Amino acid sequence: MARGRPREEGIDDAVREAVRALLTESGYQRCTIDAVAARAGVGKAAVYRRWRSKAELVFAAVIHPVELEPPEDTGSLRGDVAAVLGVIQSSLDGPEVKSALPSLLADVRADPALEARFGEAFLGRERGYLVLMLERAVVRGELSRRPDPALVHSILLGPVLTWLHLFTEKPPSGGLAASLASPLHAAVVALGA
Amino acid sequence: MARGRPREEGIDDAVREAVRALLTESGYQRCTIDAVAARAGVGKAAVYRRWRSKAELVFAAVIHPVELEPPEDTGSLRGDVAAVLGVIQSSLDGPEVKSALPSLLADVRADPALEARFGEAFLGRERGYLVLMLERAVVRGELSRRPDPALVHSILLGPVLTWLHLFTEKPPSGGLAASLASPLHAAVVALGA
Amino acid sequence: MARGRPREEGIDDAVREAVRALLTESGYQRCTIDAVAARAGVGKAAVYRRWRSKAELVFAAVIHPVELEPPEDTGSLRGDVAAVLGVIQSSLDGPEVKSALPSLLADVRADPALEARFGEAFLGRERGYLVLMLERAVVRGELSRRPDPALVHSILLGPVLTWLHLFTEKPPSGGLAASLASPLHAAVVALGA
Amino acid sequence: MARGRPREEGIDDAVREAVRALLTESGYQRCTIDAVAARAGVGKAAVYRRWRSKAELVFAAVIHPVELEPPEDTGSLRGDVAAVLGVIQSSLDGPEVKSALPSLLADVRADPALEARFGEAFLGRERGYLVLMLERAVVRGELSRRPDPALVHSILLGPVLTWLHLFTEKPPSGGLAASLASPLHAAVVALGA
DNA sequence: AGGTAAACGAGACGGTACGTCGTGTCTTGGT
DNA sequence: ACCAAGACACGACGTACCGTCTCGTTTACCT
Repeated sequence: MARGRPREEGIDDAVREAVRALLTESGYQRCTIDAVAARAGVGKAAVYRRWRSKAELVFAAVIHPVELEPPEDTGSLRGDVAAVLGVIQSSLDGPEVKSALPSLLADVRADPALEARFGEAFLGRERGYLVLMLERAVVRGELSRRPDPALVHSILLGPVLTWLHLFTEKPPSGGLAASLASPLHAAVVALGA
Repeated sequence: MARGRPREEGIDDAVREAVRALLTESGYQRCTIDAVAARAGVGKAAVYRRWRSKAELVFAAVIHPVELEPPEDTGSLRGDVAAVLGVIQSSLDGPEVKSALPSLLADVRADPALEARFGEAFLGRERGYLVLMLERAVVRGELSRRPDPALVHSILLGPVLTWLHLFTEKPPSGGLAASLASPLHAAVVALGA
Repeated sequence: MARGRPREEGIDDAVREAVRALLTESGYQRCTIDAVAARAGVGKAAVYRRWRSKAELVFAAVIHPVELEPPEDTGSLRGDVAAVLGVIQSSLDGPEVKSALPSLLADVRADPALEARFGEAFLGRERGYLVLMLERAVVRGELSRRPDPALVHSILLGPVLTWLHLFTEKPPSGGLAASLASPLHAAVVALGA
Repeated sequence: MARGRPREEGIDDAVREAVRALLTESGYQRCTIDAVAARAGVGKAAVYRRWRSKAELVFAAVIHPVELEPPEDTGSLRGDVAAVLGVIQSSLDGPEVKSALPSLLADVRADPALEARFGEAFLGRERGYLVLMLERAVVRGELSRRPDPALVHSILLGPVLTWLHLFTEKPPSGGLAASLASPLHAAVVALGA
């Protein structure tokens, strides 16, 4: 069983909340571990006891807690694609993610161990939903064969990610996910033909 | 007119080459300005005389020199899409770009002035080619109207970028650009219908 | 009266022994409270329940237990001075004292409360013996008046302390206390003339 | 010859002055490297470029600059002893030395390299003066043979050091060096008989 | 016998200083 | 005006230690 003084429960949340606040206010570079600890009313040691690096901390604070609830079966591949795009967009939008993602990805790439965890936690979950979506479409007869899920993943995730984090344009009228639904549905259909 | 000692010619190339070597060997974080200067046999001041920041330097060494020659008119939208995808992939592949891009994007995002220059130099040029491609397709009658170029841009660039810099999977057999040509052509057609 | 669980008897000694061992092996700086507790097989709280600070602990482990039994009346001031020097030397020699004393004095100086306790326990006891010694010498007629005990104290303690803890030379042949006995006896006589 | 930008001259003095001020105001523990650098208007790197550790820095700021000018030949051993005691006292008195010495000695003891430098710079210089003094006394016939200089050193330095840095009593009326001159002269005479 | 109070090992807590490193600027003497 | 070398201010990093605290458990004394 657990020996010694147990970790104080509030600290995990207080630190993650401090990270999100500082990301929004100051961006990734100014979001210092010292600043996070001070804002959370916590010692730096308590932070490093829980997360090994700034990248792990930000990952835990910004990416991990996002609940990607599996999109429902909408009854059609068209609807499923739209739903998945909505989930992807919602997981990449928001001020903290906007502030954190580019630098976070950079730090994640520099740490192989973290890269593996990130791939599983973030990409793997999404990938799973896509497989379900594609198999439903095959059963419905909308696709004659199941396309490579990774290719589909890049086709659905890529445009959203690119627009939100690389372009500076405003999202198209009608919303990004809605604007992408038709063309990307066509792309998936073409892949599964 | 130019006064004083002219800049030594070899330095620009020596520094860029040192950047590329260090990026490949050590990654962006370990690719220090001190290390670059030492490797190029050059003083730090000579580096900062040419580029204003590490991000500018890496941008100039890794992204800018890639020659994005305007894809020729292949005679069909299908062919043009494939050609553009090839150009995009070739500009994002290679060990130095792999090492540099995520951190470079992070630094670019942190500096609005650089962000503007980057957008123009990198994205703007690509965007221009897309506009030409789309207008040719309209003239040919393959599209009934010219879709939003930004949307097309995200659809063509996003999947390639995502696969090369976010996924850890190997590229699909047959090549990434080739695998994406059909579905993304369908997406563009759907947009312009 | 005493309520609750009584203190475990062995812990005091185990901790003091651990302190002495770590001082000898690693010096004062590396002699961490965590390390002491771990070595003694004891929790840190058990240490702090007994001693208020690291300085108090080291003081108790290294200085206090030295039994400074009042030097006997040897029948002459000359003999008494030699005896006192022997007691002083024995209380300042040994590997643990060598390791601990400079840092311990530094910590003691930083804590006025501890400084008072240290002065009383260490210096006061010695001072008492000196007063007795001097008064015997006055009675014997070896001194015509009793000199300032503090001055005598500095004259007898100072050279021993300096040699053992400031110099790096080996003690003089014949022993430090023996070599100092004659000159320091002369000094005391000169003071009391 | 010297390449690169030369060290800024004022920095050495500004840092040493900041150390002395902080030692007087706050003591050794609160005299942080960060605080020193901030007070001197200097970056921490500039400090570490000059001194390897806090102990080296304090040593350089407090002990080294003290000018121990060789005491003049007073014409008698009695006078020379008094003069040397005065020099010793003046080198150990003063607010910065009072604040720094115990902790400094502790840190010096923990670093063998520094211990050697300290021995040479501080003790060696004093020792040299003593040898001259003793040889003059032999020539004068005040001593029949030259005693061990180290023993004499401990007898003259020890009482002063002990009184100033171990005792809490006020110095004796008439001054510490003056009060010690007679008895310690007698001690030296006894040693050289 | 059962309750209570204090001690126990373990280890997390806030705070603080450390020494290192990277960035972008500046200052030499020399070309 | 340029060059190589390298010092500069600034500020974040991750580590370590101190002295305090909080767990769940154990051991005595006192009803």
